[in-house]
Formats: sequence, C-alpha cells, structure tokens
Amino acid sequence: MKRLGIPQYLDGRTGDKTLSKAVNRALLLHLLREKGACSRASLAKDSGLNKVTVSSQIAELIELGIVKEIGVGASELGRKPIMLEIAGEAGYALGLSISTTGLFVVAMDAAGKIDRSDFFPIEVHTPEAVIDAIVSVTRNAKRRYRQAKFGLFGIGIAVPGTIDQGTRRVVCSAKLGWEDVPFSEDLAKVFGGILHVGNDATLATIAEHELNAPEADDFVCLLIDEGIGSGAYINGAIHYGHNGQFGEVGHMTVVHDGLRCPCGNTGCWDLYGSELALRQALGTARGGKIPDAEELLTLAASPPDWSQEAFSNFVDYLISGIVSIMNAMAPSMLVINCAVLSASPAMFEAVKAGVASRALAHTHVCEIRLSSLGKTAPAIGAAMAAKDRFFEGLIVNET
Amino acid sequence: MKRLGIPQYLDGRTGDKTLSKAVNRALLLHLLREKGACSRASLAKDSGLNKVTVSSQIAELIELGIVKEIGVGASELGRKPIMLEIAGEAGYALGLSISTTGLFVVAMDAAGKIDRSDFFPIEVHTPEAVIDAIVSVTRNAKRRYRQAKFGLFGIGIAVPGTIDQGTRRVVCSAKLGWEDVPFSEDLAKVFGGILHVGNDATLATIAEHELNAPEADDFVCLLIDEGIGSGAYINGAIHYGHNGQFGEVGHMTVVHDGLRCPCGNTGCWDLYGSELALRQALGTARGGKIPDAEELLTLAASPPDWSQEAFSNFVDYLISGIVSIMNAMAPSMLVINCAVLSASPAMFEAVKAGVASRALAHTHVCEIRLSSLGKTAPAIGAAMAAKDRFFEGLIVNET
DNA sequence: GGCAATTTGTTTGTTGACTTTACAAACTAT
DNA sequence: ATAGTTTGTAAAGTCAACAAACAAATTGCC
Repeated sequence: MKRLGIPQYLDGRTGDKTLSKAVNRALLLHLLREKGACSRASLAKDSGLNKVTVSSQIAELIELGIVKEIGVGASELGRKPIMLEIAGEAGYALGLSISTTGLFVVAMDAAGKIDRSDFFPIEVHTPEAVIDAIVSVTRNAKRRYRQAKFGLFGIGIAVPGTIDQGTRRVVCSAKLGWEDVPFSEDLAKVFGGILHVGNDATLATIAEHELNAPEADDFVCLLIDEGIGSGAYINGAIHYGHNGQFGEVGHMTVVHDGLRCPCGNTGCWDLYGSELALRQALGTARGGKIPDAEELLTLAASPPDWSQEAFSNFVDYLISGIVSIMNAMAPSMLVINCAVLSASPAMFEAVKAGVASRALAHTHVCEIRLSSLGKTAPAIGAAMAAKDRFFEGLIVNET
Repeated sequence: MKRLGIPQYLDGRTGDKTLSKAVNRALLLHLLREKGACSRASLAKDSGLNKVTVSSQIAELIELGIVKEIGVGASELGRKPIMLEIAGEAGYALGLSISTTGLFVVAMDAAGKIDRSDFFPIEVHTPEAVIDAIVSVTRNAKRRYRQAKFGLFGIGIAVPGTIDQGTRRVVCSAKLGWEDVPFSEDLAKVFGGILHVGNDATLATIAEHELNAPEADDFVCLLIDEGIGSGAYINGAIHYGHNGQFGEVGHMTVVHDGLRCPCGNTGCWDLYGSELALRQALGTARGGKIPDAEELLTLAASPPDWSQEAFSNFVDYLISGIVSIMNAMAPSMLVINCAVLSASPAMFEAVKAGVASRALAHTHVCEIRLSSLGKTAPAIGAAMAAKDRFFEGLIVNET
C-alpha cells in the first residue's frame, strides 16, 4: 500500500507534540479506512509506528466512537488478533448532486458504505427551489440518523459550476443559469454540520479516484455529459485550483477559429466533444429531431448508417482533447465518465486506440478506463468529500 | 508572508520527535531564506515557535555553518537584536542549461546570490560531447569553490526533453536528438554531490516563480522558443508529473485536423505558436530566407508590412493555447518567457488583451507577466533546484 | 546619573508523545 | 506439558518543544 504523505490540512503548523499525534492519527485512520478490518499489531507493522503508540491512539479512537473492536481474527501461529474497524454506524454523510432535472442523493456511513441512493425530480432549478429541496432532504436524513453517535455529520453538494472555496459561493453555473449565489450561507442556517460545496466534476473525480486507483498520484477524470468537465489529483491530492476553478477543460480551444462559444472563446472542446454537441450533430445528420439523452444511448449502442459520421467526428474530437490533456498534464491514469462511451464499447476502444497513437510516448503507462459510477459519481464524491472533512476534524480538533 | 506548508520531502514519515525538529528547521530556514537578515526574536514571532526552540535550532545551524551572525541590528526600544543570515559562502551550486548551441552556466551561492554567469559554445551536441563539457565546467567550479565549507555541493542540469525522476535518465529530447540517455549515471561517476536533472521548462518555472511570485500557489510558466514547454506550481509545489513528463503543452491540439507533428499528433500548438513556426511563416511570407533567431527579434521590434500577417497569426495561436491552459488549469499567475514578446511590447499587449477577452471570467485575477530572465532562466532554475535539494538534505539528514 | 520599561536571548525545569524494555495473555506445534 | 510465537499492555526512559524566570542591553524619563 502507498505510504501516506503528511496531509495538507496539517499545513501551517509548527512541529510540536500535537503535530506528531495528528500525523500518526491521520496515518492510522488512513490505514483503517483503506485496509478494512485489521489488528493493532498489523497497524503497527504497516504504519511503522510502535505497538504502544498504536494501542494508545486506538484506545482514544475507540473512546471517541469512530473505531470499534469486532472480535478476534485468524492467525497462523500465536495469539489471535483483536480485529478493529471503522465504526460505520458512528455517523453519516449526505452527498447531493444538482442537475437541471433533479437531485441525486446518496447517504454514506462513516466507513464509506452507501446506505441509500435516491433521485428527487425537481421542476424548476432556481436557487430557491433547489435549496428548498436540499433542506427537505437534509431534514429527513437528520431524523433518520439521529440515533448515530455523530448523527448526520455532514453534507456534500456537487454543483455544475465554479465555486469559490473561500466564500463558498457559487460563482457561476452556466448549466443552471446561476450567478454568484450565496448557496452555502443559506444552507448553513438550517444545518450546522460540515457543509462542502464543490464542482461536480471535481467531486466525481474524488469518487472515481477512490474506487479506481486510490494509489494513483496523478489522476485525471473527465466528466462528459452536456458539457465537458474534469478534475485531477496532483501529487496525490485533489486539486481545486485558484478560486476553485480548475478543470474547465471543456473550454480548451480544439478548433482554431472555430464556433463561437458563449464563454467568450472560439472553438471550445465543449462545442465538439460533448454529448450536447453530439446530439445536435445527430439531429443535423438525419435532418430531423435532435435525439434526447435516452435515444442517444440507443443510437450509440447500434449506430445506424446515417449516424456514423457524427459519431466518428465525436470520437475524433474526444481524442484531440484527451491527447491535449495527456500531453499537458501527464497523468498516470485517466477515467472517463461518459454515458455514450459506456454504451458503445467499440467507440471507447476507438478512443483508446486514437489516443495511444497520437499522445506522446509516455502514454503507454497512462491507463484509460471508463467510469463504473455513471450519473451518481458527483453525489458519491460529494458524500466522500464531506466524510473526508469529518475525519480531518477528528484529527485536527480532537488533539 | 505566506505560511509554509509541511514540505513534501518530509512525507512518508511517522510523527516522532525527529519530524517535529525537521518541520521546525524547515520553517526557520524558509524564513531565513525569504526574509534575509533577521533576529532570533523575529524568527520566533514569525514562525510561531518558542524563543528557546529558535535559539537551540539556530545554534545547531550556526554549528553546521549554514547560518551566521552578522552583528547587531537596529531597534526602537530595548536590547538590540543579533542579526542572522544564511551564510552564502558556505557552499555553491552550479546550474547548467543544455541547448543545441552551447551551455549556459550559472554559479549560485547558498544564499541564492548569483556568483557568475557564463556561456560555453559547443559545436556538436552528442551526449558524449555535452557530458565532456559539463565535466570540465564542473571540475573548474569544484576547484574554484574548494575553500567553502560545503564546496560545490550540487549541480542542476536543465535538459530540453523529458526526464524520468526515478531512473534520472533522459527519456527523450527531440531538440537534441537524444533518446534514453543515462546522463546522470555518467556524471555521478565524476561528481559525488547533489545532481538534479530536470526539464528546462520545469526548471525555468522554478526560477520565474522564485523571482516573480514566490507566494503564488498556482503558477504556470510558459517557455516559448524553438518549441513550447511549460512548468507549473500546483498547491504551492513544483509539479513534475507522472514520469516527470508534465508540461508538454506544445503538443496540445489547437488546430483540428491540422499539420502532422513528428510527435504523432496533428495540429500541435508547437507547429503554430513556437518561434520556429513563426520564423518559418515569416520565411514563407517574404518568399525568401527563413530569418534566424537574431533577425526574428529585429523584425518583431518593428515589423515590416509583409510580416504583419505572420506575426498576427502567431499572436492568435498564442492566445488560443494560453486560453486553453488558463481554463484548464486556473493558475493565479502566468509568466511567459518568450524573446519575441519581450522584443515587442505591442504584441505582448495584444496577447494579454486577447486572453482577457477569451478566457473564462476568473481571468481577471490571473496576472500575465513577461519573464525578466530570458535565456538564462533554465540555468538559474537548475541552480536553485540543486540549492533547494541541499537545504532539504540539511533538514532531513542532519536530524 | 539613576530607575523604570522594553526587548533580546539564555538558563532551568516541566510536559507529553513516542520509544524501549519487560511481561502477561493466548494460541500452535511437538 | 512444554517450547515457541504472536498479540497486546505496563513501566520506565528519551527527547524536543514549551513555560517561567532571569540576565543582558538599550531607551526614555525624572
């Protein structure tokens, strides 16, 4: 297993006793979360810490209620170990993802197990309507989990737009038609716990990273639906960028002097490689109705003759953009969350082959995978982000 | 001043006493390097450490020879402080930058002051010839600085290509025509100190960051000469990328179905926005000789009519690529090292204006500057990188 | 000049988290 | 039953940071 670096949330501290303790606690919680059930002895071996240190830290974590003993385990020889585990039932996080059609909601326990997963349609997506829906969902969850030690300890919200992590306002969401919405301020009034608001692609990246390659230090995730967004782990940490605006790869120029984009630029990737662009191209190709998201997948699965060119162009533009990202950022793994590619293995293979032939040589070490999470990725990532914050709190605040 | 995060080279350690000490030493050396002369008391105030802790650490650093007392300073009231400073003369680093025409060499003392700066022309640039030249330069420097406590403690080498930071081999340099050269292995035989080999754009980025905006956490530097390379500080740390191949922005696709690039891709930015591309375009425009690097600058400074279109296209392609980088990476500052733009303030202004009008809204907070270092940036950055490694050694090894 | 106030830097002793050493408990194999 | 092994705890030791007290040096005011 990859050795944990000293986490960023411990930055800006001096080297005193509390730092030692926090670093070691972070290390132990990391191992417990990654490995699942394990004993004090194996934690000591894997962490490099002394047995005694592990025992005393674990005693405190059990006292806190976040770790529990789950009985004795097996052993080849000698005394049987007392197995430990994160106490999932200690508390719960909610992950929400806002789209134009509704709210994806995921409830996750402290151990990362998904407890439930829902979709709530909403008619209008004004900030008020969305906040109302979120408040109602939150209230229900708070009630449902009130018996847990930490109850509903946090909410993560995935927004298709840019969020200033300082003020936590939604700076802009073209998809929802929002501009400078003091989203979390309103929510903080009704929910006192952890509130993490983030870009949907960034949060989806957290989920894909956790499930696909938690050990990959340089990891990029592409979210291709109406537009194209991305997120990245860099040097082992999720990256928000200046003002939380990292990852608007949909507005990279891929066609010089190309179509005019509402963003102000011309020839943006969004206008050629997104599902929206593809649907429009398909509509033009058959000289009729633009297919909706559902029909799109049917067409992708077995493309009729008239659609071949549109699909093939789509693949071409995807390759262009992906090659740009690979060459510029040199990730060790790239995960693509795209319903069309998931529906058509042939198209995904074409993308992989195209990228392999056109990207710089190092590509042979950059694996490209399809997401297995689909539309729920941002909500799952949002819950994970809230959960991560919760554990940070256990490390930073509880000495 | 920005508070130092816990440095990455301390990752992978457990929280014991040595970590505390290392963190505090890193903090103190950081302050001493950034602030210049200062007293124990002011270090205590700025670091948040106890006076006693500062005094004992400083005593060890003075014992090591890397810090010195430089006499008493001024004070408004009370006892006058004993001023401290990094002992520059304690040791020296050499920074070298390999180009097709020769070797830029910079000698830098431990405090970061440039002691000398030279250029050694070389006729051929085979690995053997270059290594010979480097060995000779190194030998001289070693002799020159032999009286210093740490002598010539390190060398940094900037290579126009990709370097695997694990094996430290030059994976590929298109410009030099090198492939898989075990460069540092050969050098390590004749020089036992710190040997840092890196990509030229990455190392130039270190120099530009240090001198332009050391406090910028998200910083991108573009190096535009024969090709286009880049480097970036992300989350406050220079980023090498998987296999050290981050930053090949010259091979982002900016023209769909564009010119075929030797790299395997088509429509690469390199083929449209580099100085080489510009010189070729100028040659075509006047239907005659391709201008050399020197003439290029004369033309840029006062462009004749026949050259206008070529220059204007060049600016256009630069804008395209820069907008892509800004939107994808969201840096808070971008420095451009490009002789043509330095020669023509008007063109630079046109680039800035174009980017401002085409990049996403957050751009108003991303300042764009021209490099003040020019061709020596990679060599200076190489020396800085070696020097940084030296200080890391003082922190990690000397308990 | 003498004394209070202030700032710098050191001396002395305390604290706390980790480590080492020793040991008890529990288990397997012979 | 006994030896050997592994797990986990208890007691004692270590070390770097911290806190309090103090010495040294300087300014300002009477």
